[in-house]
Amino acid sequence: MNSPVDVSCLCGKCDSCMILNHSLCTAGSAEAMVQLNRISHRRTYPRGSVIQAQGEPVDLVGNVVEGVVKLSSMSVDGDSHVVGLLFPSDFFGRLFSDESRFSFEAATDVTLCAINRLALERFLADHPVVEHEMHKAKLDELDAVREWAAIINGHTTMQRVSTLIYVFSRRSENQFPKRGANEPPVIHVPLGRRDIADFLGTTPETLSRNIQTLSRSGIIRIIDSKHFELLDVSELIRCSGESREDLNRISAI
Amino acid sequence: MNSPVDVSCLCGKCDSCMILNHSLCTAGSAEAMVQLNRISHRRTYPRGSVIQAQGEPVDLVGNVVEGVVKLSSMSVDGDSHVVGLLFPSDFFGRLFSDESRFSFEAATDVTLCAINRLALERFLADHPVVEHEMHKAKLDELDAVREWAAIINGHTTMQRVSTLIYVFSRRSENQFPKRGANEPPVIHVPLGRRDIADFLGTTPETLSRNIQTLSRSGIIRIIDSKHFELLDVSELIRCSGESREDLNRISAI
DNA sequence: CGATAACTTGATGTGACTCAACTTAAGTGG
DNA sequence: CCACTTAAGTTGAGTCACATCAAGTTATCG
Repeated sequence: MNSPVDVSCLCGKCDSCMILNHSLCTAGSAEAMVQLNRISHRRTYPRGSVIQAQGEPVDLVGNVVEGVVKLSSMSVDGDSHVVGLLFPSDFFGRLFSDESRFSFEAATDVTLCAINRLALERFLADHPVVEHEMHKAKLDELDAVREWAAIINGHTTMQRVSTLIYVFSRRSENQFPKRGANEPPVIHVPLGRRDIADFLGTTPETLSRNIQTLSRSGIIRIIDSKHFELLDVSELIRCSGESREDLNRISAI
Repeated sequence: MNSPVDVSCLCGKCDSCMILNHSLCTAGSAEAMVQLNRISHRRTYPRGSVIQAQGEPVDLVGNVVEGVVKLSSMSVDGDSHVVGLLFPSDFFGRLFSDESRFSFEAATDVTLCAINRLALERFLADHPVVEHEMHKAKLDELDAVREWAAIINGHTTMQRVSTLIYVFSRRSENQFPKRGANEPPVIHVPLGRRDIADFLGTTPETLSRNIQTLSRSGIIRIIDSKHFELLDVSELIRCSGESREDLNRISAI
């Protein structure tokens, strides 16, 4: 694991714990934040562990503080599909439902700021302003998921791969700050090839070929299977087939 | 157009207009409902018309009362992708955002129960219980969209086609009630082949071939391009590759 | 250091897209 | 109401991107 992303909320009220969202800190009262902090707690999960299994009762919700959580759906015939990725500052868990339709797994070592689901629900009932902020965040998430679905749908594998690598590059941004000014930025790839492949609706083989092609074209340099150097952003964007602004919108999968 | 679905809320408070959701009627107070009814109004749109263009300011939101609305995303290079379908009782529009990231188009002749966006937002600010209900509904929708994305992803075209036809069959259920007891149910297909094709991430040609195959297998009978008879539900489910319960969950795309 | 898993590369087959012709349906104006 | 026009849908032939199968290579871990 590399230097952890600093996800602490800048408003200072909720210091290191930032349940829900940045924007939330400005919305909730100081009193509310203190109350939230009292009932939340940190938990860590090793890579590969299941935070919340599909179909099981939901008792924990919260924020990802460090690491990446993958959201996957297991079908009857055994094969699972990754339907989403949660990065630091993203909310995880399912409010207002007794069981989760997806499973949450730690794609890397993960630190969560967790809170009992029912406790948070009670809190929200008393603080409609905070629920309003969460509601807005979910609407944004819904848009992002739909936009992502549109990309997965009508594009070639190469375009999907390029798009995802771009998203990873944005998510890695403040993660390797100690690079020289004109050194190319490092992209952290938080998932294994298999998970990426089925998130993109392809196979590890095809994915690998596309990554190698990007490398041969001089767009990225492969440091190791989980770290690339980004040599040519605009070419990467061209390969993705999206406009830069669309890509930036999506970066919150 | 066939006999319209009865979407009036059974609680009786909000008579024919059912802004937001069934469940909402039980959540809001009578006074609240009266207020909502006062500021909402019906609008109709002919097939093919654009209710809300992508990127334009959002000033109307509400419920679909009759017909089907398609939610599509237009990419820079001109081709549009259908990312969702809204059926009677579904909420349309984007709250809390100045512009819409998708366009809403009438896939059939459509009747909406519309309300000024800002007016509804003000209303929700005064009625947190109602916003809570909307929030819950959006969480369900998000789950459904993710589940749908997983299906589009890892399945063959035939499986996707079968899945969608099953969804259509469920949505058509109370729509042709005058059929004899052991007459096969009629499926209403509310979209053209092109729209269906790109909702499923395929082409009209491939879609057509798959439909013809289902017909030749005796699973459906094609009445005309917008109406099928469902002859063998369990075979259709088998072709979809999903369990019946999963399919039923998805029926709210 | 050996074993197991993750990743890459190669060879081959096929599902689905593309291009193109044809058929049927839906409008439109005389 | 019917010829004409245009769009929507179906069918066919050829091609290609991608999945599959299989082998090799590099990481990871006890």
